[in-house]
Amino acid sequence: MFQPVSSQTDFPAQERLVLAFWKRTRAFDRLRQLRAHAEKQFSFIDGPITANNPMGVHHAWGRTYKDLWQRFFAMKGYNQRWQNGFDCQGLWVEVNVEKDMGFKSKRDIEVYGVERFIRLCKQRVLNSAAMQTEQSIRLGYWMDWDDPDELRWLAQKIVEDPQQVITLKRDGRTIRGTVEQIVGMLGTPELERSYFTFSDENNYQIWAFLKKCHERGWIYRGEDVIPWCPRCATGISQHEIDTEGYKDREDPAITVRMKLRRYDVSHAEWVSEAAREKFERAPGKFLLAWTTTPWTLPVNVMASVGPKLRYAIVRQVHKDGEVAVYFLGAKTLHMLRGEYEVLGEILGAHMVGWTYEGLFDDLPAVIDALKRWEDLHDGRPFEHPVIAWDEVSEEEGTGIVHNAPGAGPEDYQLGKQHSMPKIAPLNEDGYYLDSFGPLSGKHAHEVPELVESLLKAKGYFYRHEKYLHRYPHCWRCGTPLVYRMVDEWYISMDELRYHMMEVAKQINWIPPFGLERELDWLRNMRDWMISKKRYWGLALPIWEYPDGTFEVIGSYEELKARAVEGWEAFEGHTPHRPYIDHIKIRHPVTGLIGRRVPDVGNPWLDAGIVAYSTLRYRTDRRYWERWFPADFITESFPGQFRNWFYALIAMSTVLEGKPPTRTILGYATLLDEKGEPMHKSKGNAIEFNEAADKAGADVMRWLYARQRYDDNLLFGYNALNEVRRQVILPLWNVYAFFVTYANADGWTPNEALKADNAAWSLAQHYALTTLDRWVLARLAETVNTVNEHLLAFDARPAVLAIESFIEDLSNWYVRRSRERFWGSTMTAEKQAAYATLYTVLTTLARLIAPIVPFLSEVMWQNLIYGVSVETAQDNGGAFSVHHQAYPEPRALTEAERALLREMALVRTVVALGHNTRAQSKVKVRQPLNKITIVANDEVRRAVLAQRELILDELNVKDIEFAEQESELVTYRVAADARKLGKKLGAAFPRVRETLERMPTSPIVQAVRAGQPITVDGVELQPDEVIVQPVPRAGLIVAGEDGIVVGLDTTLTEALIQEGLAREVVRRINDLRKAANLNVSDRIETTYKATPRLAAAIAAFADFVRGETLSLSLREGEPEDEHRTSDTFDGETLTVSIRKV
RNA sequence: GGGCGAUUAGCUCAGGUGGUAGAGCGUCCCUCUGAUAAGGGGAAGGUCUCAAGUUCGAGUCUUGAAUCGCCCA
Repeated sequence: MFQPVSSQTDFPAQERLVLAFWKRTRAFDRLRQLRAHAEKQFSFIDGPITANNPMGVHHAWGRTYKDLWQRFFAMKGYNQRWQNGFDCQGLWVEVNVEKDMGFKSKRDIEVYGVERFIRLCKQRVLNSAAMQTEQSIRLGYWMDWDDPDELRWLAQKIVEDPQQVITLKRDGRTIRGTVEQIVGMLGTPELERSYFTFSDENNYQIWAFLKKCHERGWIYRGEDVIPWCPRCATGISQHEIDTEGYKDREDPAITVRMKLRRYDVSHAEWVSEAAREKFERAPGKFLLAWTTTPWTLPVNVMASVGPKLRYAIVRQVHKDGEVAVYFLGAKTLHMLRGEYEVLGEILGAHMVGWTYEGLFDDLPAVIDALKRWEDLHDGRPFEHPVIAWDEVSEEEGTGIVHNAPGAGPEDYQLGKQHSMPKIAPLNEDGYYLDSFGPLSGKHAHEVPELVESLLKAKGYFYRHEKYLHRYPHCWRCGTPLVYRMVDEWYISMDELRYHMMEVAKQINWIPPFGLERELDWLRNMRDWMISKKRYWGLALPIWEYPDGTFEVIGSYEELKARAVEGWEAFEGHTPHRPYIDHIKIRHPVTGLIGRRVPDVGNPWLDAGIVAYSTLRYRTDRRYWERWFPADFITESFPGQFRNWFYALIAMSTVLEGKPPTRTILGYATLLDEKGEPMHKSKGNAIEFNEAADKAGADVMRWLYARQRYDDNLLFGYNALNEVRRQVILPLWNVYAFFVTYANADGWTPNEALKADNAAWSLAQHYALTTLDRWVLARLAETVNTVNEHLLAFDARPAVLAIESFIEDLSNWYVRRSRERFWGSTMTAEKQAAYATLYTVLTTLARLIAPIVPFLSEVMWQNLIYGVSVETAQDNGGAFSVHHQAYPEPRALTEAERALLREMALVRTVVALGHNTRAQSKVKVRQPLNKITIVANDEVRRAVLAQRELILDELNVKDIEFAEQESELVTYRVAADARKLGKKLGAAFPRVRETLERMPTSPIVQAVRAGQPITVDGVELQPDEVIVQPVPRAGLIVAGEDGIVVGLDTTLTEALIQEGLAREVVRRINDLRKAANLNVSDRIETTYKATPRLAAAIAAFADFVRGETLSLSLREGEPEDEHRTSDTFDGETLTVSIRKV
């Protein structure tokens, strides 16, 4: 017996029962044991999820793929590592801890204490990891998970007292250490389970990588002007800002007038001689320059013009009577305020070399900088020059750009080219340094008014306005960035990028455009900035000496050997700040003492190293060789070309020159149902927990798995509901149908049927019908398709094939087989039906297991062990569906292929038959005499083979074939454009028109006879003409693809009586249902009917009794209980039933 | 500013090598029903973004434009 299955199941609740079953039976551990010694292995490396917040539905998308292929290969018999990863270090964790603590700046962290701050970061990571672990388990993701409670316990301990000694148990082993040490060992061979990128091993492996880079001379300290977050007080790398940094912002834009000192207008073209004289007479001549970053004006050094642009020379008389002449782009005259007169024009190239009065040459910092420049240039006085810059445009501003090489990245490069002084105005919090006069101590974003008033006082101000533009913001805290000149650490890409491109080409990128994207990034990327002036992260293993030289330390052991100071303070701690900062080393030659640079590392180093660190590259090289490279990795595409994929490839290229993985699967972005990004603040975000509770993880997983990789996924409850209704419910209904009838019949599977390969020998043991053989062939076909595509990491076609099979199973096999299951005695045919459907369901359960692990498990436990998942137990060995072997592909026989074709034709005929029924308005319950079919020989053979099925489906008594020339159809003759268009060329339209006007009969006859016909003097071969039957108008017919079906709607008294009898049956069965009778309960039936109806019941009494399981059917006064009365087709019926 | 992609039914999308437009969802109508939170049949709905070109024939090929993505400056 099977456990009864309700068609009204709460799927999310059922999933929780499955989770409990897996937990109490340790089903995942059993799977690992079963595959532990497998020859074949599948190496998946998890891209670490940021352990900072709860998991989102977008994470669940990728995690579905990860679980799907791990389960698939496990069922295929592959051994695996099953290691999840958490990304732990970096600014995002710091920012959230700061938020929790109410910190406003780095100073707050210093005051609070770096050591305690780091503890809070670790705590946050461990707590987030615990939550994400629970959510992943809820998704059905099988991994070697940590116990979430243990993680939370460690989180608690790490803030309480990291030096407390604790013990953890693993498989009977005891691991002992301080809390800090234990946390630093998470994911290593001792503790196993999820890896954490803050582990000692991960950090030291990065050290080894950086050391190797240094040995090749690729690590350098560079000065550059970079985007800088004044709140986080750190540089934001190019990788980060490009991804999601830009937001609209309204800024004050200021136009300044720079007073010319030296100029030469000999190349100018004047409007008139008078204009030229006006120019000469004007007391002040100015360049107009426009900027949206007024805070950079105090460190202005030069101005640039487009050498190919034309500049207007205009004269204005201001309200105070001042007469001034301005130079500005000829297309930017709208920037002027008030009336003006154009005096002439001059080419930008002819302005190069002019000089102007510095805007803030009186500030101490500027005086100092210019003095230093003069000292370096033999005492030559500095003059602010006009230079040429091709990037200058007239689209915004005045066509003249003010340049501050200490405060803008392009300006910095220009300044370098022209050997200009570079003046950096801001400290790391975004405030002006001392020696900036009235500006000192003011924040960059609060000085526009002050700058404006200072400019006014000097006579350099022209106008201001508000300006809306895209401005870079900190991707973590949202603060508008500034540009700051700083020293950062870089890995040079000059040489590495080409090696990386070679490595990237060896990887199978899905979808294929991934490779192009990655190569594009590699071609264009600048050197890799690896430093961040923060606290929580990889301690960069760079020690600097007072003379500016530096060394990179490659390991714990090397550091210990080189340490001359501070080792006691560090020993026993993880390699993080502040302990690591105590260590000093001595230069072997100069004897100078080196200190560690205070910077921490770019977090993508942490994630990029995992193909080495988690595979024990440093500690167990044979293990690494076994599992490297990965067979498969997958993450969302956006961002990863420059982040994880990039870092993985970079580090693997440096360490081994090999690809870290064979296949990279990338997928697009998850959006809401309207196609908009999900944001908590917008209220359109769906929490993972909420979706899992409402829709169920299986439904979510199906939606994810059927998504096209390169399309954005529009995620929402409508989409989920569609999956549930179209896939999950039909499958569940078939399963429920099977269980209900098998139980009613007391049918149970024998051991051979339970065995995996039973499907292929069924025919030898059971009297299979055509329909049975058909559904088994469809199943085999589906198994083949699914295997093929899953092996190629292409989930969608596999999922669609299963959907199509479920549709066929539900709407054809089961629907057409129902009556076989209804029969009251166990016939051989019925045995065959059970055996077939049982085999289909057990095979299907295994086939869909990687996609919907819960549903498949529920079916499996009941179908194999006859238990509900609530009470299911460890039955020894491979007790879970996920322990089974995946259904293997096999070649279909010729007979099977023919059967599939035949059934497809039959279904077309049936669809057409339903169509004629609908047109005729004669409902299907009313039997009719016959249908007439016009079709070719192949269709005729198919129809004859499936004659009974068609009769029953369409409720007709007979099928008749009409001759081709019949009253049902006429013919349409058309030219085959594909063939004749090429052959006839320009003559084709004329021939076609003539052909279609000719009488059809002779042409049809000729084509049938295989004879050529002549049209317009052109001889056409039979295969160049298309003959299509067309239903004759006025008849009830339906046609498609050369098949035409006509319906004979003549009603005889016998047919009418039969139709009435069916109406009676339906009403009695409605009563049975209303009375909550079991499908096998027998009843006694009493009825009263109008005479014509009574005659019909009498004539079809056996039929009525059989269909309603009535032991007796008698005319009389119906009883009060279970009674109904109804009028139909002009007849009235009152009927009652009673359970026997 | 450069590169790539897209633009087809109300919505989401299919449409090798040119031959007279399809699916799912939604809407409406009909129908079946002991799988019933299902099932079946049908209808309406499209100047295939626009323009020019090649061709007997263009959703499909070429060029240009517009709009929208993504990537890079």
